[in-house]
Amino acid sequence: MVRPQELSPRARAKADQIREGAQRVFLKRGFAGTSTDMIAAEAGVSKQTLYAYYPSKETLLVEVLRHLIHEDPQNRLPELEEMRLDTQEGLRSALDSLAKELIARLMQPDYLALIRVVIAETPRLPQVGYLFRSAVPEQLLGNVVRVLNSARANGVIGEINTDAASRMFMGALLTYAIPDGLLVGDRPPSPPPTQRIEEIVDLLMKTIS
Amino acid sequence: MVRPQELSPRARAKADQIREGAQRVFLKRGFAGTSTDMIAAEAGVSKQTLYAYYPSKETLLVEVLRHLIHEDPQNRLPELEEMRLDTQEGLRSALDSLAKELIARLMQPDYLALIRVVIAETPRLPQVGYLFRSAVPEQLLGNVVRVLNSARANGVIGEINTDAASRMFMGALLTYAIPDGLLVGDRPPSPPPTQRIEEIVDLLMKTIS
DNA sequence: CCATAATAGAACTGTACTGTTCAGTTTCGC
DNA sequence: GCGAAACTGAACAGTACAGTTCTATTATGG
Repeated sequence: MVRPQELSPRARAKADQIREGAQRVFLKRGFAGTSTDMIAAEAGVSKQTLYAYYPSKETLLVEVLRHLIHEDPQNRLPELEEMRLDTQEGLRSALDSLAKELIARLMQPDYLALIRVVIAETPRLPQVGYLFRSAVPEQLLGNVVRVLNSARANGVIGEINTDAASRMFMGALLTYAIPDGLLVGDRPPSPPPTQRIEEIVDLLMKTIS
Repeated sequence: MVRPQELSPRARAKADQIREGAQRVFLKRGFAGTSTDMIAAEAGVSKQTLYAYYPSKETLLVEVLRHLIHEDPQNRLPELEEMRLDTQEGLRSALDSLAKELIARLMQPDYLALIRVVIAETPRLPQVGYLFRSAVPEQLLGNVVRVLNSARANGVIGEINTDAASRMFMGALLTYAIPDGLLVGDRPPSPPPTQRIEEIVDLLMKTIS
């Protein structure tokens, strides 16, 4: 069922076209709110073709989410390779830009829609929950822990619990993203002003120094 | 539509009976996964009676959520009145028990189910999102801010940004509750060991001292 | 004990949706 | 250009479900 290597380029393109159409509708209306007729229309494809590529609406949702989570470059986690973590100011600036980048992505309507669908469908499709969990929160936390460990190894910060500190940092951002993004249904999400984010970074720096 | 004051005790009881049955089914199967036949059967009531009290399935969901969020004593936020916030140890113990209490409630299957339904239905029923937001995260954050402000006024902690500190505290707990609760669909949620929670409290104490 | 209101049970309407099928058309490799 | 494969559009089968309506039964209050 649409494993890349076993498809001709033409078939690959059709499968992508269908998946992209499905993605637009799923993210706008959720799984239950989307019919296969809508998907076919949005993808510009007949329902017969849709079912030739994907055996069910559920499979199609899993493919959409798998692609969004694992392959869509727009959802790639911010990279931190080039950061200079050998001074306090380098670390602060790394955390600051990471936080701002994260909030910006997290509060995109499409990303919030993805999270909503994942959370809503996890009881029925547990694999979707694991997929998302291993691709996003675990990677993010791991990244921050690595940054802090590296700064600690460089003697930039004290001997603190880097796991707990990472959770405080990431979690504080969630306290903005959840109420002002996920729990707002009739207006666009309202990201916090950069000053709020800088307060978090400041306090974290104070914590770990 | 079931405003308490305009109902006889008998009618009030029936309305509650229906709402309680609906709650069980909605929390177990979500909104889309629940039929009005299921609700009527679960509540031990005919569909005719159901529609005599609630004009639609959607209304019934809103009533269920409103009750869970605003009136169900099981979902009341932990109280902090009696805490002694005039010493470091008092503050630590207050934060410690608050965190443990919160994690325990947050990771109950029924509470996770409530959150899932709220998040899933917020785009279609924005009032549900606002209801939850104002009843839970805002209250919780406000409570923690008040605790910290009071401790700061008592000279127990330094001149720190109590809003940012509260967000770090609450948020860190979310980094456990979301991946190990909301994003797990086929197993019971796995709360973190108390040691993890104490690490958060320790680091927060370090931050604010 | 009776008149009235509340409820049960069950059938029914209309709609919407998933997945299939079929007849005809387009596209592609060669 | 031709034969095969891919595709369209539309209809269709089967199911599920929200909400209504009917008739019969049960509880309630005076």
